[in-house]
Amino acid sequence: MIAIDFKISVFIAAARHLNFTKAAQELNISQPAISKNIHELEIQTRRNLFERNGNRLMLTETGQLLLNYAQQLQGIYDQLNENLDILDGRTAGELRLGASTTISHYIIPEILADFHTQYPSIKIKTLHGNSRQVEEWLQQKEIDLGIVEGLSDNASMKYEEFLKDELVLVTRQRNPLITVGKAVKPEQLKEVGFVLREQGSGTNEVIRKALMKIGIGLHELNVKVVLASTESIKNFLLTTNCFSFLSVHAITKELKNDELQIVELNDFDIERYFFFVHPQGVIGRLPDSFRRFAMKRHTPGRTANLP
Amino acid sequence: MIAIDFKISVFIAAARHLNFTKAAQELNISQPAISKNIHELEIQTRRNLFERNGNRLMLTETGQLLLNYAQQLQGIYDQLNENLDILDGRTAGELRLGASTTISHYIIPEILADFHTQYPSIKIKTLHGNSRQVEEWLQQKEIDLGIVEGLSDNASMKYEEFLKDELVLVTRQRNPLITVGKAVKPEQLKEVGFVLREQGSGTNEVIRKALMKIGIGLHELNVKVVLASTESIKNFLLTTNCFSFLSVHAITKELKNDELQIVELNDFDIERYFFFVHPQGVIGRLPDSFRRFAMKRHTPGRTANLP
DNA sequence: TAAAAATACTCCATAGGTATTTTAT
DNA sequence: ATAAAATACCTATGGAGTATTTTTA
Repeated sequence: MIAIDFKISVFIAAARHLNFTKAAQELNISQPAISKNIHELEIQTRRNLFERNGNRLMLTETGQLLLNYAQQLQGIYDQLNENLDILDGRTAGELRLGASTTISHYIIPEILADFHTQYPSIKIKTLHGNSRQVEEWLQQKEIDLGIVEGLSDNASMKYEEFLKDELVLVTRQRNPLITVGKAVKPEQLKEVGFVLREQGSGTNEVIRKALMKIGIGLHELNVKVVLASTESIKNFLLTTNCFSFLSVHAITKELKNDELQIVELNDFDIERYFFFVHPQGVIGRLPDSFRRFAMKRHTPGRTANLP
Repeated sequence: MIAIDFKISVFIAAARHLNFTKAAQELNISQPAISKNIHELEIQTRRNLFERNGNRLMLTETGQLLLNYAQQLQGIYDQLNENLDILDGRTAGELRLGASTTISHYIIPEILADFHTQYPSIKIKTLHGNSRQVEEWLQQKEIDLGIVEGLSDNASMKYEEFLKDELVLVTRQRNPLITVGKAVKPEQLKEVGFVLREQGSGTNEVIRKALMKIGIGLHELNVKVVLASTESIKNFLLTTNCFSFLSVHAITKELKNDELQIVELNDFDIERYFFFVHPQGVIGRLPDSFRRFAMKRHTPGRTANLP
C-alpha cells in the first residue's frame, strides 16, 4: 500500500480531534510527534494552522484550506490503494454495509450516490436491522461496516461518532390544531392525537426518556395508531391531524415540499448520534475509505477567526 | 511549500522519460536513487511498474494506473501551494502566456477552459507573436511561459516538448478536383490552385522544406492568393477549390462539420512539435503547474502489455 | 493544580551518495 | 564495448521517543 504523507495524516487527525493528545492516541504516536509535525507544516505553509487559544484549538483559515486539500489527497490515496487491492484480488471490490432502517433509508442513499461516482468500481450491498443485529453481522463477517443509532456496551466493537440526529415533533403542514411558528407547551401534547412506532422499539425508548424530562409520561399521550415503519407514519401524518416524533433526516423531503412541519416544543430536544461500528482493531481499507468519505460530507468546517 | 511524496515525483519523472538516468538528471539525484525509489514503490504496490525489456522501459498497466493517480496528486499539491502563495501575496494569481498564433487560437483555448475550472482563482493573459517575440517577452519578464512552434538556438532558454503538430494538405469537402479517400501524387499538386501564408513566415519555410523532399519546389505551386492568417485561409478554402497546408489543430472543427477534408499526399508528412519555453533554470510554480496540466491533457498513455 | 502543548535531548532507521557489478544490445 | 539498471556498502540526517518545562484555565 502507498501511504499518504505522514505529516498530512497527522494534520488530518489533529484537525479532526482539535486536540493533539487525542490525535496522538489515534495514530499511536507520541504527543510531541504531533506538535512537531504540525509545526513543520506551519513552516512549510508559512502560516499558523491552528489557533491556540490557550487550551482550545481551532483551525485557522489556512488550516481549513489545508484540511480541504488534505482530504482530497486522502481520497486519492484511498482510491489508488483500493485499485491496487482489486488488481491482485485481495478485495472483491465490494462493500457490505449494515445499518438501522432510518439510516439506510434516509442517510445512506445520498452518500452512496456520491461515493459511487468517486469509486465506480465498488459494489455496495446494504442490510438493515437494529443495532444488535448489525453487531452480530459484523462479528460473523457478513458485513464490513455498520452504522447504528446508539452505543452499546459491546467491548469488542469500536464506535466512531458519525452525525447528529434529532427527533422532532412533526405534524402535517395544514394542521388547524397548531399555529404555525408558535411553540407548544408540554401539557398541550396530551390534547392531541399521536402515531408512534411499536412499543419496545429503540426510538420509542428514546422518546420516552425525553418526554420524562419535561414531565410527561409516554402513556399519557393519546396514541391513536401504532405503525411499524417511518414511511407509514409519514403517510398517516399527511392525512390526519395527528403528531409524531421523527428523525429530522427522515422528513427533509416533506419539509421542502411543505407537506410536514416541525413543531417547536418548549425545553424539549432529543439529540442522538449515529455511529460507525466495526470490530475492534480490524477495519479494512475500503470500509475505512467509505467511513472517511461519509464523515467528510457530514462534518461542517470549523474555523477560527484570524487575529 | 508542501511537496508531494518524493517517491511519487521520482516515479512521475521516470514514467515521463522512460529512462532512469534522464529522470535522475531532471531531479538532480543519482541514478541508483531512482532505481531504489521505484523498487520501493514496486514493493508497496506489489506489482511491477515498469516492464524492463532489456534497455527499453515501458509502463506496465499498474504503472499506468499509478501514473494516473500520481498526476492527480501532483495537481492537488500544485493547487494547494498555489493557494498558499496567493495567501501571502507572493503571486498575483496571474499567469501570462505567450504563444504563436496557431497555438493561441487553436490549442490554448480548450486547455484554458479546463484549467480554469481547476484553478478558478487564477487569471490568465495571453499574448501572441512569433517565436522570437515570445522569447523576448520571456527575457523581459512580460510573460511567464511561452509556447512556440520550433526550437531556436537560444541557449538561455529551456525547451520542453509539448505536443506534435502536423501540417496537412487541406481542401473543402466538396471539391470536384479530388476523389474522396484517394491519395494524390506530388505532381498533381502543380495542377491545382493554392492559398498560402505570406512569404517568409515560419510555416511557409517548413512547407518549403517538406515539399522539397518529394521533389517539388514551392515556386512550382500555382499560388492564387496569399493571406495573412489561418482563419482567412480557411474561409477562402471553404468557397473555392483551392488547397492549402494547415495545422491539423487548426481545422478540427471544420473536419467534424465536414466542411474541410484532409487530402492524403503520398510520402509527404510535415511533423513539427510545439514546445514550452521558459528562461533556463527559472520557472515559477504557477507556470510549471500550467505546463504539467497541459502536458497531462496531451500526453497519450504509453503502456506495455503484461506478460 | 491539572491538563495539554511546547522544548530539549538522544538515538536509530532510512534514504541518498559513491563505487561497482550486472545485463543487454 | 557501451550504456543503462541493479547491487553493495557507507554515512548523515531526520524523525520519533522519553523526559521535562511551559502555559492557561
